[in-house]
Parts: sequence; C-alpha cells; structure tokens
Amino acid sequence: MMGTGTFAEPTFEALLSAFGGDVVGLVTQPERDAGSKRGSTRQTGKGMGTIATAAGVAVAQPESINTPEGLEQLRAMRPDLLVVAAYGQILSKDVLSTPTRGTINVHASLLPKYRGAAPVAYAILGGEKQTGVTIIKVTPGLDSGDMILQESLDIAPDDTTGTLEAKLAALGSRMAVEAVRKYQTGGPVDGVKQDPMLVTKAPKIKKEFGLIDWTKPAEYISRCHIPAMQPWPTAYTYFHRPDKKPMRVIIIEADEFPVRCNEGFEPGQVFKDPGGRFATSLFVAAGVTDGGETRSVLEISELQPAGKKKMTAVEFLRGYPIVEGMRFGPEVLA
RNA sequence: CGCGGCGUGGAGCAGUCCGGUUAGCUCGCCAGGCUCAUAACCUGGAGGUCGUAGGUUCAAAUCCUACCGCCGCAA
Repeated sequence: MMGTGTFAEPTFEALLSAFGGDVVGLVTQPERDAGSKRGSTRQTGKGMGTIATAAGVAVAQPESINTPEGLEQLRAMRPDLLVVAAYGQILSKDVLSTPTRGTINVHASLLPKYRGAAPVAYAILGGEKQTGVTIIKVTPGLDSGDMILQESLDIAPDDTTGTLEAKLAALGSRMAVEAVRKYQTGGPVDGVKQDPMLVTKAPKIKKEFGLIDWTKPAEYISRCHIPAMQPWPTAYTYFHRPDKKPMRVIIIEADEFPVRCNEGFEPGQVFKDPGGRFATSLFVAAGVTDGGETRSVLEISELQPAGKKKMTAVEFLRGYPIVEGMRFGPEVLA
C-alpha cells in the first residue's frame, strides 16, 4: 500500500482487514514537522503511520520514492501488487516495475475527467452533479492507465471538498478491495482504455485559488468556489472599511440571493438588506450574469474574520455595522 | 527563536497610536408598557477582575516588561 492522508486511510484500513498479513508494507509521506505547536490536531487524521504500526506492518517514509534510497525501501518489502491512493508523487518506471503484478491507483474522479492531484475540488468547481472513484492501472503517464473499476456518486448540494472526499474515500476503499481480489485469482486483469477526447485535468490547488473573484456570478461563488475550497485553502476575501486596514475574511457559507441589484453597485460592495430593515444578513454585489443590467447578489450567512472564530453574519454585523464605502475585494483595491 | 491578528458584562465590536470625569455601540437576557399580534416599537433594570502578573505615573483598558490563552498564514 502506498498513500497519504485522510483519503488513503480508509483504503488502507480496508485492505488490512480484508487481506491482513498479505499487506507487506506501507509507503507514506514523511511526518509533517512543527506540528507540535498546535496545528497537528487539525486536518490530520489518525495518521497512516499509526495505523500501520498498530497492525504491525512495515513503514517506509522516503522523502522521494524515486530516489535510490526510496526504491530500496520499496524493494525490501517484496510487493506483488502496489495499491496507490493519494500518495502525491509521480512514480518512476523503476518504482512501477518493482511489484510483480503491477500497480493500481484509487483515483477520486470519473476518469478520464479530472486527472491529477485535486480531482474532488475540481469536480465541485466545475459544477458537476456527479463524481466517483476509478481504479486504474498505473502507467508512466499521469492518471492515464486503463480503468479496472469505476463507480459514480451524486454530489450533494451542501458537499464541500472535505465532505465529498470522505464519501469518495469510503467508496474507494471498497473498490480497492474488490480490485485486489481480481488480482488474487491469479489471472490477468482487464482494463478499459480512457477516451483521450474526454480528458480534463485537475492540477494541484494553490492557496491563491481561494481568493474570491466578486465579478463572478453569485451562483458560481456560492455553489462552486466556496465549497470547493473547503476545508483548504478556504474561500477568502478582504474586508475594506473607510480609514481601516483591510481585514482578511474567510467566507464559510453563502447563497445566491433571489433578488438582484442594479449596475450601480461595484462587485464586492456590501449593502443592507434590500427588502427589510433588519440587519440580519450580509449582502454582497457579485457578477453580472446574462449580460443584463443587474448584478447577482450573494447572501453571506457564515464567515470568519482573521484572528477570530467563525461567526454568523448576524454576529458579524453587530460588531461591524454597515457603512458607506464598505466592500469586499482583493487585498489591494484597484 | 518562521510571519501576523486577537483577548473589554452572555454574543459580536468600539475605545488603546495622542494616559484623565459615569468604559460606549449593536444584540441577547429580566421587568413593565403599547398592540389582535410580532423577530416590530417604547420605558426601566441586572450583568464588567478591560486575559494574568509586575512596572512607570497624581492618574492605566490606554505606556513598558514577562507570562497565559484563542485564531489565521506559512510549512
């Protein structure tokens, strides 16, 4: 088994319980240091290494699996079949030739769509209604091997990358066991080729991707961008007030508001409840959609200012009453 | 010694740079009033060691020092 993080853990545990002693070893990323201060309890799960140790399975944590040292550690395990899930490194030919029966990968998308490191986030960002898990044979190309198994899964309206990934990890763990069973019978395992015309890519997410573009339609921001960035890097923006420094704010939850505002509003401009006198919601002007005269409106319900805990829009407004000239935007306004 | 924000009644904030009268605002809570009625409106009320400890000063939420705690970023 080779993998890292919360996506790989269910698969690893499933393989252990299904095949027990036949699991000869684990290769995972080196421990993240500096976690002793605090962060360590946050987004890490149980830890692959911990699971392996508890099960009495050998662990290797090379900086890179493609170096002679990394290769050496893998060879020492004498694997028949290598199962990869979210390992995060491209595997060299030497690595792929080590297991006698080959290498398979648990990939969290309906290949050939969303090849790459962040398939779950891109599926949400792309507004997909469904995604899934594909088990493929690993070849030197990036997620381009033949498909052995594929199952789809509906994306719920309130799914974020975090929640969806957890569902896919569970699905993937069952499929991984099924795929390994195919190999256990001893015969050759067939795969289906990927259609090159349908390939799309899902490259690694960078933190800057989290910055909200207020010229985009409200529906895109609320349905695709914000959930795709949870739990990392989070959808953020900067809160600008007259005579105050811009304040970084993470938007946790927002929805498109059914009412629109006119072109006079700037993208990112904050304004009061257009229908009533209650300061119960935070409304922000977003992008123009169908080329019309009006702008879509985003209603923010939950957010988190830098250095604060997350709070509802109502709480936020008590401390930061809406005044003229208040708006969201990039750190430095045009 | 990685960078930065924060700690003020139950909640969210202002005030701190440029010390000085009753520590203010938007809510919540309690009591009463108005109303067919209300998350509306009016009146009154309770509730604060201004994170902790020390220092400077006639005087500290405010300046200095140390410490504790919470959070974001970077890894």
